[in-house]
Amino acid sequence: MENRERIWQVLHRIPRGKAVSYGQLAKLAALPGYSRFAGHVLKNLPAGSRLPWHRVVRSDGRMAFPRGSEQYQLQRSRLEAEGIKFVNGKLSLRQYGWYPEER
DNA sequence: GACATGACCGCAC
DNA sequence: AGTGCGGCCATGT
Repeated sequence: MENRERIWQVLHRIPRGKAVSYGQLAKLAALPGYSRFAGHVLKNLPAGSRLPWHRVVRSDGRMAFPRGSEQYQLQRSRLEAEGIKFVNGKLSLRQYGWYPEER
């Protein structure tokens, strides 16, 4: 199967209220080091796909989009709607991170 | 094939 | 705490 499909699969099973970094997403898809590629995949998701792309943020807890942009607002509102709180424009992956193999 | 470009990451300053 | 740099992988020119 193609690498992008592996990304889609993992993305699809990220629970509500949880989030992962691009690097984690790639790693969970058995593609360590493919963080940059993960971003590429999210950028070109099939039109109309129902995948929770908003649950993916950068490793430092900030979002990939510039503050104030449309996408930024959309992603943030969706995350907050799931109970995720932002502090100084960033969320705590330590608190909301999804790590299936741990805990 | 050589560069440039990204929804990135980690670590060094 | 912010910035820079090298490394990373697929795509586009």
